[in-house]
Amino acid sequence: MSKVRTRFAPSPTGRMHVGNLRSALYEFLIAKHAGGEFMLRIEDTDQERFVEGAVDIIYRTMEKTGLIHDEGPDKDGGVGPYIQSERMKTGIYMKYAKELIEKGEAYYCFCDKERLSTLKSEVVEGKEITVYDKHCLHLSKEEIEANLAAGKPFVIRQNIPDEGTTTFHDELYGDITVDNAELDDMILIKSDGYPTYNFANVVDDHTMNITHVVRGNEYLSSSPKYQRLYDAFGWESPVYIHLPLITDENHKKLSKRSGHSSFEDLIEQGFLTEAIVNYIALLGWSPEDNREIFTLDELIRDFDYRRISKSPAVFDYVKLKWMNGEYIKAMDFDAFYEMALPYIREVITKDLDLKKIAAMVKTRIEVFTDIKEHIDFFETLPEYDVEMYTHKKMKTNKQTSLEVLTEILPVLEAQEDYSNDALYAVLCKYVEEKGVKNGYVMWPIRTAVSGKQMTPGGATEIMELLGKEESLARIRKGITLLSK
RNA sequence: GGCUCCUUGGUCAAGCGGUUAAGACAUCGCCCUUUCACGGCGGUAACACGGGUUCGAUUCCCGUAGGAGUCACCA
Repeated sequence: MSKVRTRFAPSPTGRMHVGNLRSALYEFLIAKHAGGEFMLRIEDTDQERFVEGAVDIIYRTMEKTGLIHDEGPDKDGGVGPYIQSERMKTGIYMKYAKELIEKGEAYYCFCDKERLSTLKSEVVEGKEITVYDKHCLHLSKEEIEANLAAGKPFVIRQNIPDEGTTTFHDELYGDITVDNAELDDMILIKSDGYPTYNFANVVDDHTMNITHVVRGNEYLSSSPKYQRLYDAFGWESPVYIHLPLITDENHKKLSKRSGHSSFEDLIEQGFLTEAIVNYIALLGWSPEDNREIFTLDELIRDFDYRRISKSPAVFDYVKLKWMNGEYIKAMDFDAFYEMALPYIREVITKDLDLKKIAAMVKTRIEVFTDIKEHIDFFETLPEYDVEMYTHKKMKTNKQTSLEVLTEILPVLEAQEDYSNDALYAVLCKYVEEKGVKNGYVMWPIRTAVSGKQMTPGGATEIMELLGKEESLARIRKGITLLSK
């Protein structure tokens, strides 16, 4: 058996959709698990949709996620060009299209938009559905020659018989058979001379020796047409693996509207690359054991494509966040600090110990963008409601808080050492003398010093960071508020 | 609407004829605690429905229902 070769064939139309990224990941994993090769091909046959810079996004994302291709536009493996617009210049698509015409499997079509619009059509769910009537199939050789000679625009269509059925085999879904009458005579070559995706894809996969065609489920229903193309050429069919769809919470195909449909969206929202890759690997695939945290290498080792599921999977943002939190907790502190720093600096301009702040926040966040809301009070004491001093479990209320703060203020004024340990010792001593619970004292202090219901770190940790002067100022403010 | 695919808790999912139907996220409760979080322990919660096949169906077959995808000179 020949070496497994898969390919990722994105269109440069913008950001990297997570569905595409998962396809790339699975294509990569299938190849690498088998010791095969993974190729990158750029499908830019639609000049209208081409987005400047989109090719760079593809390269960048592939590199960042570790999906390193063995061959591609930047790594010649001998079957290039790897960009379809460049491939077109070699005349390859027209050559093969003409071969099909010779065989009667395709034909020239000169119908213009006007004629096409007169065809019988039906509107279903806002979409207009027309079936081509094979009008140009019946053109005589002379008519075709004349039209061509006159420079009349044309497309080349696949000729699919009205009778019979077509069957193709998918590794996951098994044999799928459809009536040929259901298949439209799709366009192979557009009037601008570019091939359509449908045609270029088949020609390229074959001429670039792709053994496993791995792609999204949305291609399942057009696969019979591709199969007919392979058959018409007399080419051996590749192994087909159609991947289950990734949907939003409404079970619809994940779209831009969801706000987190692309890799770049997720990065902006504070997710780690490794967590994203790990999570999407598990959307539609599961390992033999119960493990959920995987490095890319571990995925390569364990990825058995026969365990890919057939039903669509909902993209669960909440679970992704959980997984990202796991990755953050497991991160080396220095690496974490480096990544967290920009987010910390966004809110903290004062001269505070940012490392300590980072450490406080590390086990409390799921995404980096969470940092801000955890630490903003360090910068400025927020306006807060005095009702916050009342806490049932701590057995505190405004009255007891005022008392505690008033009593503790001189102690804290006299205190020189504002380290966490020293402050904690001092407060504990007070707690003991007073014969109350820890929280009875800690709660009002923490509240005064933070102005928040919840904070990373306790009262003394916050005071250590804030320093004596600021801590005392905030406690005095608390006393003033409580005295009103 | 035609065609195709799919159907285990709210979500991801294990299961591949006989199980008390795993696990994870979420949710709820308890413990820990200098608040919250982390961590620990525990709880609630599922085989869409109807027929077969079989000694026995979540598992195999056929229907029904529901959902999704697709039906472009887009990929």
